[in-house]
Amino acid sequence: MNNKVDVDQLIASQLQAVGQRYTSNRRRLISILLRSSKPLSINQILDMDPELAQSSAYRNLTVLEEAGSIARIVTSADHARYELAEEILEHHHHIICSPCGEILDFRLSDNIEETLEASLQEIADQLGFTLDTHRLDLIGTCTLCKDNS
Amino acid sequence: MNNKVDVDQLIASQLQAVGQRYTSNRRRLISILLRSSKPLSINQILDMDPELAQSSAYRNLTVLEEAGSIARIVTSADHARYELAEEILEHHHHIICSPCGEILDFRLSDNIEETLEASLQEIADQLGFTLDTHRLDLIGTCTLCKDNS
DNA sequence: TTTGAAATGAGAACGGTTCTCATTATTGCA
DNA sequence: TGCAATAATGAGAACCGTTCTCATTTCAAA
Repeated sequence: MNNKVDVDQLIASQLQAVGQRYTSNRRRLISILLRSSKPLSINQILDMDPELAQSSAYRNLTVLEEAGSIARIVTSADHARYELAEEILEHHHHIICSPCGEILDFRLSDNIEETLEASLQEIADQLGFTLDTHRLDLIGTCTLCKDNS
Repeated sequence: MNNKVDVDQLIASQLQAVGQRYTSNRRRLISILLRSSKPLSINQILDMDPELAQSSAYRNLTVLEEAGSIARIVTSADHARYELAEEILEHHHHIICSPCGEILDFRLSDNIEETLEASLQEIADQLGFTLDTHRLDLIGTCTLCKDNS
């Protein structure tokens, strides 16, 4: 799934499944996210491709989110951030710098992840919830912000 | 920490530490959160005490958050939700119903929580982050929303 | 090509939250 | 107690990230 062609084909079919086209603006958004190793805010996205109109970018990010191609990450920081969906990036978690809002991805070891997931499923069952996914975020301060304080 | 007097004393000292008073409006907010078993949105809070002014409630919730007495939970739902800080409620996690935004608290078993925390600390160290806390959310659909769909 | 439907982009509108400021309450001090 | 000085309050305005509107452009199918 790290092959750009495969990603494009997957996203094309995800969009098709919800009756949407894989237009050039949407390709540009995906291309930006594909080039980034971390979730991006709308401003970071627009900076990386100044041709993109803000309103269209927001609309297309929403379309891509509804298609299941990207994920929107909402934190207490000003802007939401966007990254490729887990179907493309593999399941992972986020470490968030609260001073600057920066987000990095990380993965748990397989056995801890599996133990955790089994436990979470059990809890959801007890509470009568149907589980879609889970989200594990570390909140702290990155090296850069630590140095600047 | 389930004793109201103890909670009041803790919060009074938390507020004092940041140069704030424990006023009657702030007591009312704490009282509402103390009576609730789950995180509340601003509207739920105002409904529970119609004497509260919205602007003051927001301001005081911010003050209480800065004092470390309450936590603000930001999700993709419209409104943020508020609950007593972990220092009062004990460490816990959230299960979120994405259709309706409702949030319930749950706890992991001690040994899973400890294993997880050790692993997270290791990851933060590797990435050069100073860790404040972590956040584990389950995303799904509650019984009520399931029935209504 | 044509033609109908979808996508685009500029700017307006929306809405949750924060800010302003005149008024009210509280604290420290004589 | 009384009196500043300072903080809290509340109504409404402002803010700003995001969504919506609508006239224009692009696209897909035949």
